[in-house]
Amino acid sequence: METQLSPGDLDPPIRIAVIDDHPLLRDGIVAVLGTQPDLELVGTGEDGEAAVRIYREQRPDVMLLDLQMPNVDGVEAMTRILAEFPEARILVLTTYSGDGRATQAIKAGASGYLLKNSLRTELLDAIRSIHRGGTHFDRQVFGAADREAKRLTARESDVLELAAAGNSNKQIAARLSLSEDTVKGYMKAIFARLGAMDRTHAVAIAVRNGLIEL
Amino acid sequence: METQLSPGDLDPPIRIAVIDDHPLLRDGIVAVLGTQPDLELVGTGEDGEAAVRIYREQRPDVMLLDLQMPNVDGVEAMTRILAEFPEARILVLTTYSGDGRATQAIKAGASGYLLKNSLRTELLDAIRSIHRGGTHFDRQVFGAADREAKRLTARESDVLELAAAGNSNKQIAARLSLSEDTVKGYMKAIFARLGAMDRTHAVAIAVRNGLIEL
DNA sequence: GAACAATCCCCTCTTTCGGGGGGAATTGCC
DNA sequence: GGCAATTCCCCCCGAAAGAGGGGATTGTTC
Repeated sequence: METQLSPGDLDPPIRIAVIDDHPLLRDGIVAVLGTQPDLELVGTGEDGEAAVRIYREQRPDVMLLDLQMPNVDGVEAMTRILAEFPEARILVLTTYSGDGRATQAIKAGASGYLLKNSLRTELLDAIRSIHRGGTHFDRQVFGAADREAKRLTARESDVLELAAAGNSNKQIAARLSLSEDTVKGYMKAIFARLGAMDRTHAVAIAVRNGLIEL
Repeated sequence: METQLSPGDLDPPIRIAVIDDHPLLRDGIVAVLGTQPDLELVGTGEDGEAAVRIYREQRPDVMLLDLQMPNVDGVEAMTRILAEFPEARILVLTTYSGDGRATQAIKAGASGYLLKNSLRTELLDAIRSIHRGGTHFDRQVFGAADREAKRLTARESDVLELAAAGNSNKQIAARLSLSEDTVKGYMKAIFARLGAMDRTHAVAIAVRNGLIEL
């Protein structure tokens, strides 16, 4: 591949890796990328481990990374990659507009955030924007602006998960070896964080935001 | 080795329509179909209305249909199509292995059920199997076997959704113009159906089984 | 027309929840 | 060092929830 040939449109292609655990969706993205002459696919994978390995081997210009994956998840993989390659440019993909991990992903250093139900033009815009050194954060994900607060501490998650399983505060206290009052304290903190009316509402919000496992 | 007319294939291609609200996934499926000479794409759409319209216009041999879609959802679209074309062969796609609508879809007359994280070979097998008049039901979707019982009536869903939104029984009663006691009666029925300990547990179970919208 | 599911209503009783206060130890970070 | 966040604990109290009964009315299905 020659160098000095052209300005503008004959730049070297943007090298891209795609990590997602859904084969069909992965193929869809690959198909979209294939229609663009300025984009080159250099690797695909289906979990966080593959993401790290592929990044090391290929050093893609942009990595598309799903958040919800088996084994090593997206946030973890991204953290590892950025620790090793701080210049890495990662575009995070997710299914839910209210995914609680969005904030984590941003803090971990993602260059962009895109919903999976985006149009192909949005995907392409996001890739090129990020490659140019910009960012691309889907409005739907952060439009609400109150997403920041929707995060739970490990202990709060424990409490809320047990509540979701049908335990009373007393039972939760017994299970976690706490006093019932302490559990109540956590519940109060959870309501405040999530803006929930009661424990039932809190579980609904937490599930919608991917904060607890059912 | 070949018969008379067509330069290549013996049988006419299987005509397929793809309905899914995620453009990227849709493109992925289309891309997979494009690699198979015996399959022909005759239409795509992103909601239940489009599904019905495309079925009427194209009469595809097999329709791939997502369950969770805006406006008219998958089950509703399928019901309408099958009412008009009882011979229609529909392969239902879904994201979650525990989707409660799976049962509804089967009852409504789906010819097959497939998880979105299937491999492309599974998708192709399912399409061909269904076209031959067979069925294809992903084991992961129906493994649990106790899904049957996990169903709510329309009114129960209304009540539980309002509960999930943080409403008290009194508030739910006001919203639905019922007495508080009636709402309590529904809650009792919901607990019994779902095997839930309390309203919080019920919401968690209902969400996991795709019985309510958050 | 009997059986059934779904829908709706009413009562009492005890437990639980959640709001309102408060404090205190530990950690990490600037 | 200071300071914020996290984790943990305690009090009171009114309102809500849930368990236990009891019904009635529609439909549909067999």
